[in-house]
Amino acid sequence: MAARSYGQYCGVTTAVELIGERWALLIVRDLLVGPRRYTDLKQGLPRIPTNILSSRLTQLQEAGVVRRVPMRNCGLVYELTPYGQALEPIVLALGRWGFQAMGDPDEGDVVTPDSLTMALRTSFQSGSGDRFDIELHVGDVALRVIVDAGVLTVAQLAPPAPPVGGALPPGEPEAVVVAGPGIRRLIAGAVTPAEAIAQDVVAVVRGEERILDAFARTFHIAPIPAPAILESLEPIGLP
Amino acid sequence: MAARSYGQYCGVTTAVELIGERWALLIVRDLLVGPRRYTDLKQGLPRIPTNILSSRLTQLQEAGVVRRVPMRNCGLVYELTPYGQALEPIVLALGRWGFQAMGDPDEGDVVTPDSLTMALRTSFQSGSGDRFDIELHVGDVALRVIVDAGVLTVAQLAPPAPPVGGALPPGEPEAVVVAGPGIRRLIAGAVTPAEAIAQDVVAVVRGEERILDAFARTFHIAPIPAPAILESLEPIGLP
DNA sequence: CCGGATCCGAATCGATACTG
DNA sequence: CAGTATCGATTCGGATCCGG
Repeated sequence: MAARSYGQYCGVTTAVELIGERWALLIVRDLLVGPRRYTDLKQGLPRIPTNILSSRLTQLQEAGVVRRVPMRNCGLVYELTPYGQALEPIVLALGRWGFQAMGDPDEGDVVTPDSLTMALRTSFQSGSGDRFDIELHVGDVALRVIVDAGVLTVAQLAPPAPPVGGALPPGEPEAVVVAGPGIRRLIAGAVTPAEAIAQDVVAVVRGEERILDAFARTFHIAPIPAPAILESLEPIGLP
Repeated sequence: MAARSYGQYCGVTTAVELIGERWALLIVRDLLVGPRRYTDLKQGLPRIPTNILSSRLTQLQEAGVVRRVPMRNCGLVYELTPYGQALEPIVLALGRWGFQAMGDPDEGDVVTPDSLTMALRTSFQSGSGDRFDIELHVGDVALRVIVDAGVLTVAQLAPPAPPVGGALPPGEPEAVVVAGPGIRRLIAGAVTPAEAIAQDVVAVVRGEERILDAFARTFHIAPIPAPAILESLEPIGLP
């Protein structure tokens, strides 16, 4: 038994030993968007020390979560193995859970292309039946967000450079939406689309403002219900 | 922004800041079984330093995940808030995921009542339609495991002392099953119930051996499929 | 620029002892 | 029972450096 092991024969313990160390799950979060180079990961996690990134990538490889793939004439990329891909529903659920505890951003907090992409996946409701194609700006991040037939597609536009995220879909977006981090309140249902515009949480700088109705229906996180079960629960193991 | 913050405005980041520190999620795992006293938690996590347990409980309270409830004439218990309860599907999914990477136990690894209880919840397939009532022993841990009408009920029998986990169901179990940690192979489908008996992974010390068929159907974790999608994936963000 | 490796002070963790 | 206090061992964070 390793010195730093939790010392239990248990699936949760094993999982936490594989991906529970600091920064590890955030690396996985970014890799869930797509394969990334060492430098991409460093940019997507601005506060990670370079030795920690290096060390985590090694550990995640040993754990069978990540794989290192040399590219023809352009360096190498890290990508998730199928086992690592299986973390997607867990990371999305964690994002939904953490979202509920998110307040306003602290001074210096950033939004990255990968974190925003995963945030959209986190809050995506495929059943809304809506259909749209917009360009979404939050801070410096610009994404093309397309919802069609219950499928969400996100392409990263900037920064820094031209189209990232595969082939840019043809045509123009129906609307260009600029939001601050307060867009969180719209997704949480704390404001209606009309209120969000009035309060400058979101602005539709090109296209019809009604697009926000579809957006709010499609990206919505319902608050965790408070079942008040625990109030009446009798403690266990007491005489 | 706190010094140790990840510096991102993101749900996943927030979640990891709340429950990502060492030992935190294992405390949550045990509390998902039921309210626990400080000493219960310490016993359920034999390798946790007492100052870390103390510190985590404080942080989890500040995060709104855990609540401290004074009990009438018998100390106090920690229990999950509704927000903490919402972690249940995430912890179960993590347990399923980690299970796939679990090999044989290391020297000194233990199985605790709470970890085994959660492991059963992790692998429970409510759709199997089976119905049974057994006493399950793994190492020192003894549980009464009842499956009926698609509902799993687990009561902790020992150790250390008499009935824990609410009122002990009346009547006798249909079977008493004694297993080693190798029961994992049965749950993973690596052995059939008959093979599990032959290989001494599991013994039915009282009752019919066929009960293991129902057990194996009811507690089964299918391996993560390897879609081999990633093999052909083109890296993103490269010219 | 890419993909790290090295070094060092700061913060956290782990083990043990001790207390109301 | 429910924790504090202390202190050495590890890990983390920040900066710098280096070969391609």
